[in-house]
Amino acid sequence: MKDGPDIARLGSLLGDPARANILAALMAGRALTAGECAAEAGVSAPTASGHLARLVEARLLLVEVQGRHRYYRIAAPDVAEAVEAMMGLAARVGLVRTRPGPRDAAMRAARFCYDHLAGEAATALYAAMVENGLVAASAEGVALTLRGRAHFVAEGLDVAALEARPRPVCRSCLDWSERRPHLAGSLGAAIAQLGTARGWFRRESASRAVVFSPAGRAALLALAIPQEARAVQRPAAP
Amino acid sequence: MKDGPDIARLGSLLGDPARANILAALMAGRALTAGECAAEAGVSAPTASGHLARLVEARLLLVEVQGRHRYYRIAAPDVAEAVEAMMGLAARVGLVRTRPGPRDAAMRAARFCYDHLAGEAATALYAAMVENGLVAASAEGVALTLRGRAHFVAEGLDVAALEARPRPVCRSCLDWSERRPHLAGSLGAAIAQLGTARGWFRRESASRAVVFSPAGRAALLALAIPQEARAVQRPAAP
DNA sequence: GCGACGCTTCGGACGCGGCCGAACCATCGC
DNA sequence: GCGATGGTTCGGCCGCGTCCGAAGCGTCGC
Repeated sequence: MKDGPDIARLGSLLGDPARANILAALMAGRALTAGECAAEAGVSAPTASGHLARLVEARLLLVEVQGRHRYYRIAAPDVAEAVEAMMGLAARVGLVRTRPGPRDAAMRAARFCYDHLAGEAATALYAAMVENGLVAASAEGVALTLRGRAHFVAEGLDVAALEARPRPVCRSCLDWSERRPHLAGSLGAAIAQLGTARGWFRRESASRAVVFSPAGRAALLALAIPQEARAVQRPAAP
Repeated sequence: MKDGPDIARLGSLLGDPARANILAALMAGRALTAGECAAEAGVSAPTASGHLARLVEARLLLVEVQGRHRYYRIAAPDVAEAVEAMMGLAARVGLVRTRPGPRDAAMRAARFCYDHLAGEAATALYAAMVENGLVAASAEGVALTLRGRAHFVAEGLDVAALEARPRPVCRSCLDWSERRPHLAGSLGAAIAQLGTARGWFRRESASRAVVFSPAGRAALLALAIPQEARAVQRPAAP
């Protein structure tokens, strides 16, 4: 045989649709009960239980017992990273599931992707941010512009704190439902936090779906409008 | 079902030992004939042929016909990245093959991992950089210290340019042969470029292996020694 | 040309692994 | 305590996918 890590064992672990569904559901970062995992994966409870046990044994997942519930979650960031890498690759080479229909309309509209926003609202926000010169997308990746930096500082974000962390401030993340990029990185996470704190939206309990408040969606999208332009637009609005 | 990329298809593609062996063999960057792939994978020619066809159809591999030979190679860098991510994860969670012997000594000593250095020399460099306070490793990740920043500027690296790019400057990347981290990120790439430009080492043609010049290895490792300490050490050397 | 070689396609056998129903165990509410 | 609920273990069924031998197709050497 060969030296090196047993990529095949890991691959076959991720290669089962039921397990992949479970992993994808847990990618949102929150813990799910065994029953919820079974529902996500579309298999019976016993089947899901077996899969979960294998994933835990492989140290990809962690269990936390709470009363008669068992909460499963991704064991470590590098697990999420590897799954994310595979998702990106799968999307690029065109390995997309056959029925990409809107299983859950709310999920397609807006959801959490790990710690930042995804879905239609998020891709629209990203496009508007690029359009308005707040972030610059290049072949290298995506970066905050000087204009964008000043804008988000004025919006109350501690951009300097974000820049001090090793995590990239801006990253584009391919949206699976939209097939267009949305904003990830620490800025993406900060925006998700900001919107939650200001009551624009909240996370649907035990799900990744995002529920907007009446004015929340507009408030979020307005984040992509620079102050000077907004001063002009505001009086124009009804 | 769900929306999103078909991570399960991709996973099951990588989840077969024969295919994983082929991928791992091709990770070295050079193209292999179908027969060589079969030998690497330890299966018969017909079996390997089937696997190769599936990998090509999934766009993970490319074929190049040359006379009566067929050369297969990794289709794109992101395929290698995903495989590398899986190798790192598999190594961390302890999924290692039974016989981890050094199949290719040169590859274990030093190689390119995407655009930065990996292998024994790279992990030693990383350890020394942490030891000497040039980079700081924390739970959050790894970051360049003020001291390290000044050091690399003095070494001739345009650190400000690296910081301006969206890509993280420092990232730790788990080395699959060493099981210890080495430096990735734009700084890791810049160091690899620097060493190549200064003739410390060069990339083995059509492979990921690194060939050091006579004094190259020492010169590379000296990069982790801060200037003030080096002034003391130099006269002490023979 | 003809054989040798490299590779692929075809057909059939085998085995691993996923799946569920039923039974079993643990915890919660009352 | 007692049912109800959530989760896991067991047993058996079934199907997909891997594997190889044999045969077919193309290319190279002489």
